[in-house]
Amino acid sequence: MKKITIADVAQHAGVSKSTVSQYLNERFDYMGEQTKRRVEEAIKELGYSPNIIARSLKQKSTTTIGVIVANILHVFSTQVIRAIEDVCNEKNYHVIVCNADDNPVKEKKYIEMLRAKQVDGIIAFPTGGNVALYQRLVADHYPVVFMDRLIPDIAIDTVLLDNAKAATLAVDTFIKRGHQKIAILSPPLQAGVTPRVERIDGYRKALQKQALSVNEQYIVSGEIEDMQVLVHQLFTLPEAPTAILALNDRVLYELLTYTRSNQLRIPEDIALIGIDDVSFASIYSPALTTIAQPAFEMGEKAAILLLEKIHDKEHSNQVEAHRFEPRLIMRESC
Amino acid sequence: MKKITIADVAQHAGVSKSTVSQYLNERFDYMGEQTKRRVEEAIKELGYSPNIIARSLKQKSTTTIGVIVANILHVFSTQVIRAIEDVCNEKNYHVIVCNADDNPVKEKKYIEMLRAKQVDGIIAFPTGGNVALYQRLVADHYPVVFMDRLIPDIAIDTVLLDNAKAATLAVDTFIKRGHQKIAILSPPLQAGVTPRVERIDGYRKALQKQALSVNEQYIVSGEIEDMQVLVHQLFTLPEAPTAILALNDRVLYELLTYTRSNQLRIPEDIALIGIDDVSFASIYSPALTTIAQPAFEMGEKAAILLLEKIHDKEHSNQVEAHRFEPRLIMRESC
DNA sequence: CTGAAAGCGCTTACAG
DNA sequence: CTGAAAGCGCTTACAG
Repeated sequence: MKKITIADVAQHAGVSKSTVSQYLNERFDYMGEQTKRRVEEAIKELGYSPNIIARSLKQKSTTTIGVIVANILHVFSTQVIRAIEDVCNEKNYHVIVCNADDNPVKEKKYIEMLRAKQVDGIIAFPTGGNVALYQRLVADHYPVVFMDRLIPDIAIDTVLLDNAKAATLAVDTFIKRGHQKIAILSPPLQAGVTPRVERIDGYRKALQKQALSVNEQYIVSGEIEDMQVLVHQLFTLPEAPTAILALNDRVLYELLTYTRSNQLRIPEDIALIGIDDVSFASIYSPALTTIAQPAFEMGEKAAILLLEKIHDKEHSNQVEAHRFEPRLIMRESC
Repeated sequence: MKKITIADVAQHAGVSKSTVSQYLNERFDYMGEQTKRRVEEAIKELGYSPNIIARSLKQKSTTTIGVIVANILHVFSTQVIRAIEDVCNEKNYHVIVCNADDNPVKEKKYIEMLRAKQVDGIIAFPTGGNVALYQRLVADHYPVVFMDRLIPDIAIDTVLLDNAKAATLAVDTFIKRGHQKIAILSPPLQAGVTPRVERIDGYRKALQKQALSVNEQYIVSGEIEDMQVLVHQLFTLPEAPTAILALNDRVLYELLTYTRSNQLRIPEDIALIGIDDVSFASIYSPALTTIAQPAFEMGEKAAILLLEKIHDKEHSNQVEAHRFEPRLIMRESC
């Protein structure tokens, strides 16, 4: 089928392309009722729909944004994406989703491709591995907002959890329940990933505030594949902990795998709190006490911030870290 | 910052735009080594990156596809999207994701918007509510592949599970374990949604094949909100079932909520199999026997099919339903 | 081997 | 109130 264009519509309606374009853009101020009707009919009859690519070229806006997540398979990312899409669709923006897999090389490729495709802005969970590129983005006044991770010295707005608060919430809850020997389980720390660093930091501070000393042996982090042996070491310590804070859903999963295969009772043998309100928290036995991140609100905020930046590029109001409050969901595992 | 264009590069290198374009498109056949080098340098120095929108306008290809899912929050959709992206990125395609929420009005809007944005093709979990539009797509030879749901009389390739097989697998497993009173729990059936219809059908056939009569009271379907009372009715039947097949993850979740709050033991009081290998299947107590869909393979297939269609539009090889094999993952709940 | 020109499908001053 | 013309940033025959 031949694509029909604005020229076809113009001819069919017996007017010029300009007039059709005016119609499409709803500039009716000076348009005769007749002309209007004729154009309207021509569009109907031909089944015309404008080529947005052509419009984009002229207008320098694609009404499309890019979202780069670490991995769309993570529930948190999925929720954030959904929220972003909801606000974008509201404004007739589209979103291109990319998985950088925490790989700076992929991240770089995506950022460059997205810019080449002229997306109007980008929301990214930054890997942290492309500082020069990030700097370039701010130098270009390109609309960007980061999620989840703070990149030092880069002037880009970031939406993230109040991670210290999340850890504090957990520690305080454990203490209130009479626990003193509280451990924390985390994915690898080497990369300086904000949520991990801040949560462990928050954990330390929370213990100190309650006048408990922090036992370095209780702070365990490592690759997911090594989790089972790490957890085992933790439980076979001379003074094993009585409570464990799982830093995220992945780690919680490993922890439950361990308690299950070793028939540990929760919370009698070991009390547990997980950050991230996993889907099965309330049907697990016992139901799992968790700390939820307001993923939807966070995604929404990121989208709103980005659209604002897109609409007034110059107004580079000072950059901020937009913190969101974690929420304790008390169930039965502690 | 001023966007630099091919004209800037041409000027900087002292050649024409055509030559730069040739360079960009790697048509080096007749290009002098010198010219080549000069262009290369100019690009480096100016930090030029081509405007893909402009190219798209000319070439009538955006190297972007659209994916319309019911809801990105569903794990199956997420996995399918991830697989699609992996194959697309391989070929430097991008994917725009949309959530139609099972709403034909939204679906229509998205399909139209995506076409207006000139995406090269669409993969959709169709709502089924826009038959005229679907017909239009095939009439236009527009590249489309459907996922998960078969739409009657629409000549569009569809990738989906062998749903009958999934049900059969479950029923046969129950029977092998000595169950005769096997129920099936499903979301609403009214819409004629393929997976639900086919799974229930498969369930009936499987029972008949084993010379068991089907008890209509054992086939329960309804809205998620009503699930608790429906399940309760099922369990308080004069002859309550001893085994239940949960049609999907949502329904399984409701079922577990019920068994948990009524302290039913699994599998002693009630045996259970769920279609969809939920994330917590192996850490649940007891570990849940499930039937997994090969979501990644399915997404991959859909993407490959679509890209094929995009690359040779004319070859409208006959349409097919591409069925994938479900896989029984035997654990402890039956 | 390289350049001038036309064109992709729109939008937007500007003239009338 | 409407149209002719230029232009967005590319690509692509075609000429030389």
